[in-house]
Amino acid sequence: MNEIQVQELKHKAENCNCEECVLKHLIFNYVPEEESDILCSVKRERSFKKGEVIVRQNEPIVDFFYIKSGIVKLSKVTESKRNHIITIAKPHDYISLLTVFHGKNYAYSMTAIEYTEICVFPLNLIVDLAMRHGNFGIGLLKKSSKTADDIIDHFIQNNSRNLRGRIAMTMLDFSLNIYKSHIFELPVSRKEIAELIGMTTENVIRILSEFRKEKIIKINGKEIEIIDFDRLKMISDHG
Amino acid sequence: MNEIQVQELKHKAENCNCEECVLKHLIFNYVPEEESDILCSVKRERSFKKGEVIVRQNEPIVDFFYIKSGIVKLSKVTESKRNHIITIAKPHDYISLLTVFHGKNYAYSMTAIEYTEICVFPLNLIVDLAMRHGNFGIGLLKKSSKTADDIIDHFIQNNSRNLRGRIAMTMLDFSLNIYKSHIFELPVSRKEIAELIGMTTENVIRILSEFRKEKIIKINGKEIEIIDFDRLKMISDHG
DNA sequence: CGCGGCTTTGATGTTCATCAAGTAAAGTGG
DNA sequence: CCACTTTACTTGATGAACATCAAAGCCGCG
Repeated sequence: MNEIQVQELKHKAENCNCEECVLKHLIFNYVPEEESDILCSVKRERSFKKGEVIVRQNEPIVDFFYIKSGIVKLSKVTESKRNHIITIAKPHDYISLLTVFHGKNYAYSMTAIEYTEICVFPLNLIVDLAMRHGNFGIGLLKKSSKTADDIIDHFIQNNSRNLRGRIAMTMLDFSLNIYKSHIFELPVSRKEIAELIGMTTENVIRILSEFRKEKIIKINGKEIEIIDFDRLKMISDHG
Repeated sequence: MNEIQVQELKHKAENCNCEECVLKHLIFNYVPEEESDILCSVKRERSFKKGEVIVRQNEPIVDFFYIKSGIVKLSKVTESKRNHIITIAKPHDYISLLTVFHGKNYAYSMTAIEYTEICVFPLNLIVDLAMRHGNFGIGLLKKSSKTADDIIDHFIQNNSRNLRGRIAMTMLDFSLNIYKSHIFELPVSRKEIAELIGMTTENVIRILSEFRKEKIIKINGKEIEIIDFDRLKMISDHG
């Protein structure tokens, strides 16, 4: 890279609105500023409407993704053609950490379930940076490890609950972790909830209706309002 | 570290029987020999009898483990006091990669389910090495990523099968991946199988008996012989 | 030898998936 | 913009899959 190109990149980097980006913070702490500026300037930003696919399972891995804003679902189709949602990720989650470092192809599809902005980096640049700055690699390792443990924990939590418990857990998750509000618009269909927690669509609907009749939540289409938080917590914690 | 100490360590390293160690190979490819020798010489080897606990959930993380020989179960107790087995690991699996880089305490218990030899390294030495040699960090990242994806995949596979399918899958797993033989000694109790694939002990027993009556397997206590491999595969793949 | 944990089988009831059928909502093409 | 199709949502009825409870035999261990 010649001097002029470097200057150009640095200029681009200055206009780079990445202040809130955890990835940049991660990099900043460990990598000399020149390098992180270059990374920042190489970055592409892409936006996706609700429902648009960001990457498709089995496509070759070329990019490293980072959610700047929005909500994304990570899903996988098994040989038996059933679709499974692995997790629902919010901004600053490192969902792309899951397969990118060991596989050739994406193991999961990523789909925007709300309007979503993604930062895209060529994966080899990220790897190269981690090679040359061990600190950064350790940072990625930590994030990756945390992401995986959270997903595993979710599976265990889910599997040890009956259907009412699962729905309660899911509603609490949306309320507390994703929207941080007792009233929110479900970004997913009933069918997708079923795919996330391993039950049938009919039963998702049935149990949401039960909760409505029991005055635990209010339902208005996709809008959910949690009325009896304690009750919901009790059902989630079991039983 | 003075010159004499380094010499001593190098000497120890030469007596270090790590030729088959994937970890060492991983390190060798990326780290100058002096360093890997030091690591090797710092290593402690410990052996565990069947049933002995290697590390306990919630204990503070100090060491990095590597299975040299034997079989180990990774398990976790939830708040509801139920025990869940996350995975069963064989030699050269990087099970300890799961939490060690982001948590303060072990998220899972590790228990030897056969006579097991473990190589133990101080975690901070591993981290230090990864800091200074990005390649090694990337290697860990790849292994960690693979381990997590495998576990996630196992959960999905498991959850999309009925009980007969789960038992069939588990028997095939022991046969093909762990013992590489159509006849083997189960290293786990029926109860532990139940904890691994999320069903009751009674049903594990019941379905194993069914398979016996249907002449798919022979059972002699803990000894399992697979007779009708194709049938078992069919049940696993569904039916 | 007796106690606790593991194994086994049977009986019973609950939970949940499946099937069916209908309404509502949302996209599609003329 | 309206008929048409498709997809999402909803409720009920039914049966199958599975957990739970109970009882008894077995084995290892102090």
